[in-house]
Amino acid sequence: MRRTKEEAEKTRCAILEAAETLFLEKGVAHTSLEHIARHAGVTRGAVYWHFANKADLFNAMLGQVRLPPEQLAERLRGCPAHDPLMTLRELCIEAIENLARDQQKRRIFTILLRRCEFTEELREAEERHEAFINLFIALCEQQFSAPSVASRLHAGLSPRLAARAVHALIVGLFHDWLRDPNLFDPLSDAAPMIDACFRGLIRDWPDATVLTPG
Amino acid sequence: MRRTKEEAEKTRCAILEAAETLFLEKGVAHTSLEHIARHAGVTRGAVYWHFANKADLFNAMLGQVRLPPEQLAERLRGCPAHDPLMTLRELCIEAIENLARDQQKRRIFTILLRRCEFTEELREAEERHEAFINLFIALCEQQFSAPSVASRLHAGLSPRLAARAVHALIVGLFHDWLRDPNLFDPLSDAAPMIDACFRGLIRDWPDATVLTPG
DNA sequence: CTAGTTACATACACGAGTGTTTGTAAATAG
DNA sequence: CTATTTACAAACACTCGTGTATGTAACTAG
Repeated sequence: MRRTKEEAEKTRCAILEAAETLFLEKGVAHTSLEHIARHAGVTRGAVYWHFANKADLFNAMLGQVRLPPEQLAERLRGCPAHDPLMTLRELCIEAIENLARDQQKRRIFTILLRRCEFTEELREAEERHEAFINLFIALCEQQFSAPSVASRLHAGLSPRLAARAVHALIVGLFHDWLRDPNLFDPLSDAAPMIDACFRGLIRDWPDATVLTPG
Repeated sequence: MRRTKEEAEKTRCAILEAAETLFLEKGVAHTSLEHIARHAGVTRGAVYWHFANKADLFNAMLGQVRLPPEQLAERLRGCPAHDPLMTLRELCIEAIENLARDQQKRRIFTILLRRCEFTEELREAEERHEAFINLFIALCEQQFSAPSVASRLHAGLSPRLAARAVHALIVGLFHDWLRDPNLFDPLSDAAPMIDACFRGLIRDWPDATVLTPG
C-alpha cells in the first residue's frame, strides 16, 4: 500500500524515534534494524528504503539536533570579542540548562556518551563530534589568550590549561548528570559550579551575587 | 595436549590480554569470543573453559586492576580526617597521574568509558562501577561538610555542589585525556587544574607555589 | 600403573542479523 | 487512462556468533 509523501515522512520519523528509543534502552550495537522496524510498526523494508544501513540511520538521528559541543563551538565562534569570558561563562551555563530542557537532545547525547561503541562503522559520527569538541577547546583557549584575560590567570595556569579545565568540567557535568539526573539540578546548580570553575582560573572573578540575577 | 597449571594460567592471561586489546580496538559488543580466542592463539574451547561467557570475561578483565573510582573511594574512606581537603586534593592528583602511568589501567578505563555499551549483560559491572562513583562523591561531600571546611566555601556553594564539581572535573579530565592524550600532560598539568578547581570552591585556598614542590 | 581429572580442540545445532531481491498496491505524471 | 515511480512488505541467501556436547591427550593422585 503506497503512502503519500507526508505519510512516508511520518514513517521516516517513526523509524528515527524508534531508533532513538531503542538505542537509548539497549545500546546501538545491541539494537538490530529488525527491532527498530518492529518498534516503529513497519518492516526492515521501510528502514532500508529510508536509510542505507545502521550507521546512516545513526547519523540521521544525530543530525536531528545540535549537540552541546556543536552548539558551543558555533556560538562561541560567532560571538563578539568584547568581554570574552562572560560570554563563555554564559554559553557554558546555557549549554547545561539547554540539555536539561531539551529531552531529545538529552536522549541523543546520552546515547553518544554512554550507549555506543565507536567502532569502524560509526567513525564518521565520532570524528564529526570530536571535531566540534576540539573546535570548542580551541576557541575557549583563544578567549583565555586575549591579553586582557591571560594576564588575569592564576599562577601556574596557561590559556591552554584553562581551556582544557573548562571543557573537562562541562563534559564531566554532562556525563555525571546524564548518568544520574538526581546528582544536581542543572537549572539552579549550573551557574554556581561554572562560576566556581572560572573563579579558580581568573584572579578577579566577580562575586556570584553580581551575576545571573534570574 | 593438556597443559600444566602454570601453562593454563598463562593461557588464561593470554585470553584476558587479547580481550583487553580487542575490546579497546573494536569495542566490546563488536568483539566475538572467536576473535579473542584467535588473537590469544587458542580456540573458543579454551575461552569457555576459563570463563562462563563474554560478560564473565569482561568482569574478570575489570577485576585485574583498581579503576580510579574504586581507588579514590577506598583511599578516601581510609584516610584520617585531619586536613581533609589536602588529602582529597592529593588523591585526585594521584588518580590522574596514576592513570597516566599504568597502561593497563588506562586501556581498561578507556574501554569502560568509550568502548562499551552497558546493556543487560554488563549491568553487573556497570552497577559495581557506579557504586564506587557514588561512594566517592558521598565521601567527597563528607569532606566538604566538615565544619572547618564548609564555612570556607564560596558563596552560592554547598558541600553537595562542591563534591559534584570535583567529581565532574575528574571525570571530564579522564574522559578528555583518554580521548586525546595530547590534550594535556597528566604529570605536570593535573596539579594546577585540580588546584584551580579547589581555589574556586574554597575561599582561602593556598597559593599554588606553596603546594607540591615536586 | 591406571583411573580420574584437567585443559583444552573440534564439531554441531541453532538463532539472529544483514543486505538484497522481488512483489505489489497506491500515488502521481503526462 | 496508462505508464511509471514510490513506499514499502515479504522472502531469500548468507554470514556470524553463541552455547553445548563430545573427543582427547596429558597431567596427577593413589
